[in-house]
Amino acid sequence: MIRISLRQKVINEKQNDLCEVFCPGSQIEKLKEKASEVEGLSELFRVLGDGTRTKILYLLAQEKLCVCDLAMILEMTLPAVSHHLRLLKALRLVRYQREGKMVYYSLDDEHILNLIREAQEHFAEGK
Amino acid sequence: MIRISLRQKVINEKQNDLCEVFCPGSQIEKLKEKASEVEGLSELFRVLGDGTRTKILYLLAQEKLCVCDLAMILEMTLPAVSHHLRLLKALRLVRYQREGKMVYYSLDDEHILNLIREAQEHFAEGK
DNA sequence: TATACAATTAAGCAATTGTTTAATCGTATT
DNA sequence: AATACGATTAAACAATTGCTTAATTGTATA
Repeated sequence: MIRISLRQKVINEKQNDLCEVFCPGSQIEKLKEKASEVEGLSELFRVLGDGTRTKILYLLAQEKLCVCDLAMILEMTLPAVSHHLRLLKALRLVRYQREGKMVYYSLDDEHILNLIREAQEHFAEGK
Repeated sequence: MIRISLRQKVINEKQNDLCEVFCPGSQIEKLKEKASEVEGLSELFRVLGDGTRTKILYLLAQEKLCVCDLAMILEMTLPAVSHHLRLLKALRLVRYQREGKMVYYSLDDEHILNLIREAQEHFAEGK
């Protein structure tokens, strides 16, 4: 709630369909800065926003698995799993090591588990 | 890594394009159960997977704001913001109260802030 | 060296998502 | 009662996402 302290009408040229509340411009600016603090975070959340990827990360937190194992557990095709792993690799969330014909993946970030636990607590509270 | 303990070939009728590794079926089942533990979590992460929504939640953690305020701060149209709030409302992440013509929104879940902080730590480590 | 197989990549597709504009609803003010 | 305005809803659209099939790469084995 941005309260009226200065009676300075905000003239928003670009979007003139906004409300006509009098706001001190500095407040807006301050909150714009605040908002920018979480700018890049959604990239990480977006990765976890897919059920398959959350499962993959959770499984890799238990033990290292090859693409084939994951495909079997998740009941998906290899290319589909590989596609997700590619994304997780790009974000440095998993690491991989080739062993012969197989490629084994494992978790490369402990924060992920904390995030998952925190989300579980959210649901545990009957929300 | 699902190691070979029993030499029992897994016959996967549905997906016969998987690898031909010998796995004990019980292992697969155990990990399938594990994976199901995080089944519903991605719904919450998906919400945070959008930059606008993360910002909204973070802003509402600071102070309560009306839709108009949010639109100004985020430099978006009212319907766009309203649309996101509708989603957040449905998931009980924000609460709202009407005050005259304005509707003020505020955060309704402290876990969200923990999730955001945890994500910030992830990036703080130079990942 | 030829074959087999795990994994990846490429191309195409259906489904979903976020935004826009326009119309409608709800409350306050004149 | 009529008007104004903040907020919501509806419909339409462009962009993105996740999956599929097919082709390719890399490694081991016969």
